Amino acid sequence: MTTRVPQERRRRRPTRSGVLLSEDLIVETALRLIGEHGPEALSVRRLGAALGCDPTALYRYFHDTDDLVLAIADRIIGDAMAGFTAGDDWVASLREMALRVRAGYLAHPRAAAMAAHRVTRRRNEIRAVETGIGLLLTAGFPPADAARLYLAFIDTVLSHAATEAAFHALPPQQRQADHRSWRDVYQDLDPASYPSLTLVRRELPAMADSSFEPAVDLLLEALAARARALKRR
Amino acid sequence: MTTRVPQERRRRRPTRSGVLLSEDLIVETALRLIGEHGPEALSVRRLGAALGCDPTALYRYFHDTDDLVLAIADRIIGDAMAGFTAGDDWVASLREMALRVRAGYLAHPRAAAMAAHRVTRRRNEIRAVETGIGLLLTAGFPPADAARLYLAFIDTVLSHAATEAAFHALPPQQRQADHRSWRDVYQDLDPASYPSLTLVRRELPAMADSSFEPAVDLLLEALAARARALKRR
DNA sequence: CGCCTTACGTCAACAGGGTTGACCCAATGT
DNA sequence: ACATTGGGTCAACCCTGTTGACGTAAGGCG
Repeated sequence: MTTRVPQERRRRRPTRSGVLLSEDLIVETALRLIGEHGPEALSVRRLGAALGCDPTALYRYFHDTDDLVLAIADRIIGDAMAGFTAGDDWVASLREMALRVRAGYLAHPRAAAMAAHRVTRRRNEIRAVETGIGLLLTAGFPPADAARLYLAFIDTVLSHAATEAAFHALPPQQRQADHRSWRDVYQDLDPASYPSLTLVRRELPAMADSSFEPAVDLLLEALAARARALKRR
Repeated sequence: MTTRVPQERRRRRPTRSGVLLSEDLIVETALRLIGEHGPEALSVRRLGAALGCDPTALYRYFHDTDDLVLAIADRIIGDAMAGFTAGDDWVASLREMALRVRAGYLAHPRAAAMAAHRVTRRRNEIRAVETGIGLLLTAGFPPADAARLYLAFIDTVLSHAATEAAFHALPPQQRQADHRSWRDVYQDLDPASYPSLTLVRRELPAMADSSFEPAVDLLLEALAARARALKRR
């Protein structure tokens, strides 16, 4: 039966190949595996092989693979937010949070692509939510607004980061083809049918660039405007 | 060997149960299957059973399941944008585009979650880009801004929709666990360590709600503000 | 110091997944 | 009417996650 992981693990038995298993070691090995051989390389059996233990030993540490994926996600969040402290400027702080999360995802693109849209319920995520909502509260938003607006903000950041990560996780061949298509496909369109595209034709190659920062900045602009409106009243 | 599907399919042999297979029929059946029996009901074997044919017959029409998924995605995009025309109000029009894309994704979450991070440079997408950039041009943005801002807008919409779809594509068990966690895990936290979360405690169950519309509205607010700033100059 | 409990690593097995190659029938163009 | 071949079928392969039984050795305790 799957057992809930206790706070302290006592009985440590070396595996057949002499390795001492631990939650951390498993997560790290999983990240390495995904990073080296792609997201589809993460399977219970392969992870067991990489760890030098029987695949089913993992079920002593995680209820199922979903539990493991959540642990991986939380590790990424933790690494990204390590050492971050909110400053006086709430807009700048939220911006840095966004950039950190994005950097964390891009550091493990393939792992992020598979874990990005989950609620981990774990320590690092909870701390990040605490920090983010705290920033919106200092901005003057009432609790209900702070919660809802933080959700809108962080979901946008996470979604964008996940999309970017997924793109970076593509094989280079496909990624380059994606880049080229903005140049090629949109090159010779009928001006009568596509007047607007023809007008901005010269700007289209820039569409291959990331829209992460422009989108975050737009969001922060809107939040700042709403905060100002609150204070005027 | 898997063969590329030709433009016209000639030899039509009725299946053992008398059904005449076709690319369209397979795509439609797949969508129906997902809609009726949940996202995880889409498998080659189940699809074969639903069609009344041998599962491997599908490989005469699609190279692999990925190919099938892309065909499904193309259908979703077409359905979502069918009949849409931009109106006079550019903000309202962009908003409707966003809601349509999202509705299309949510109608077929599993398929959307699988194909969301891919780019299909096909006619429907090109027309959507034409429409969107056209709207920003009528808003008064110069071409370079229109292109960049449209990218920020549509990437946010697509990323959000993909995230929502991915969530809906989760097995019900995990989905419910994600929902519950906002109530359970975040409810009894140490007030000293998590003061902000404690303050907004009563609002947290709402975090399970979608942030799609709040996020889109924030973006549109920022865009409208920038457009106004342009006109003042 | 040595017993007892039990955590946990191991093993075998099952159900379900995608995909392939061989087989063969019948729909089609000539 | 015949030869061609598209395409439906079948058996098989290897992958996957997960479970239950089993036994060994680690650690607490007398």
